[in-house]
Amino acid sequence: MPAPPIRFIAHVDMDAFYASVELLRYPELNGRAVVIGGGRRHEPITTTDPVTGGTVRNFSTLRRYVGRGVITTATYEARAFGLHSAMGMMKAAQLAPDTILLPVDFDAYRRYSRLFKDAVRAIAPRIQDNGIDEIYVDLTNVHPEPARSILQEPKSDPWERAHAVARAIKDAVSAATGLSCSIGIAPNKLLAKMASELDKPDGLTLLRPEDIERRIWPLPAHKINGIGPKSSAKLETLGVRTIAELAAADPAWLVEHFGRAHGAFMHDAAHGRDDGDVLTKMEPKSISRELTFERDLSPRRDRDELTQIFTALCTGVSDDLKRKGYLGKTIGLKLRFDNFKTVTRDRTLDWPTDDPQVIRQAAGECLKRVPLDRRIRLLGVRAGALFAASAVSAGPPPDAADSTPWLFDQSLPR
DNA sequence: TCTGGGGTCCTAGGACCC
DNA sequence: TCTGGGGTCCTAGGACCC
Repeated sequence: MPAPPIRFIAHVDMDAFYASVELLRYPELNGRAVVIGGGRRHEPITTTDPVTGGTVRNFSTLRRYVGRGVITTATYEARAFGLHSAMGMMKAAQLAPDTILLPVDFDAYRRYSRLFKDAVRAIAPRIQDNGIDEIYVDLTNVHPEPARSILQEPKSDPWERAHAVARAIKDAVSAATGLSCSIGIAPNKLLAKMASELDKPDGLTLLRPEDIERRIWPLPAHKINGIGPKSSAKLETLGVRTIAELAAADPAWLVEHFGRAHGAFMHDAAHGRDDGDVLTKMEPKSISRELTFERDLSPRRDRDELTQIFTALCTGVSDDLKRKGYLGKTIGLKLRFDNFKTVTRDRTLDWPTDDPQVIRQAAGECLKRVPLDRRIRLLGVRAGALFAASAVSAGPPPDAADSTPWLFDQSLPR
């Protein structure tokens, strides 16, 4: 079999995305330690300066924060204090109480997300969404704008060509949003993602196969996308710290300790191998809503409040299904108790639905199968086994003999 | 000072079918 | 009578990602 031609994949990652969007709105916070997170109670309060008549904004700080929120994004100045995303804000307040706290504004981030993705798409149309603030871009057959000056030679080296396209992407993103991004270019998504991390923020990094040993192998194993805290802790107890050490490990030994898929993945990843395509369209697999309460609720004493929240979550899932045009055949319930133990229950229906009452009924059946002997901190409702609403008839036929929904187009995802 | 909300993928056992 | 083997679906839990 002939070797597949080399691909040029870019990973475009917006720098400190949520925080950077907020700084566009509040430029006076540039250079300050700022974190985004928590509820709506932390909007800055705008007043008028009695002397100058100018507008003065009063920002909340972490100092007086009380609650269960976590940081979603920290500016680089805040990161210097050890603050980072997913850190509890109570803990962050201990470390850096004077850090400015801003509430999340997902609508704004979604707007900027669309702007930056559209700007990239205009240059390179084959992009894969990877969350609100990052994408993979296939640059393999993308050429830079024709040279504007006769002094500029057309690029013959494909790496130089990809570099020029990435440069154009950075400029276009900046022009469209006023925000900076970091781009990594490599022969596959795995390496492109790692490359984009290497020179953050505002980086542009080429990672050729021959660079892997020098730039990737010295990194700790958890820098590989897919090796998280559990795997990296286990690797460490097995004497594997760096990606180089992981690459040197016997693949059979990795499979023995981490299972077939994960063990094989680790070995391939350490060698920079990944043949995953840039997926330009992806169907959702599940749609869910969940809520962590401000205080743990007792199943008995707070029954009414829990019931109300439960119903609202089901309505929310129903709304999301309808808005996105899907029906779910499996309804799931998620409970987290005060000791952080999490349980889930599923119920597969005979017919996919987006009806809030059907969802509520199915989730209620799931709830009956959970022993409620502790206080509850989180409740969640999920719809899985999604069908495109357009492909499923409006309801079960009255004499539905089996449980297979009628699909107008049987090729759609089940 | 306990740890958000929205997702994806994998594993493993049991049911059920051929 | 001592028991197979593959495939798919369902369920529960867990790791991981942004």
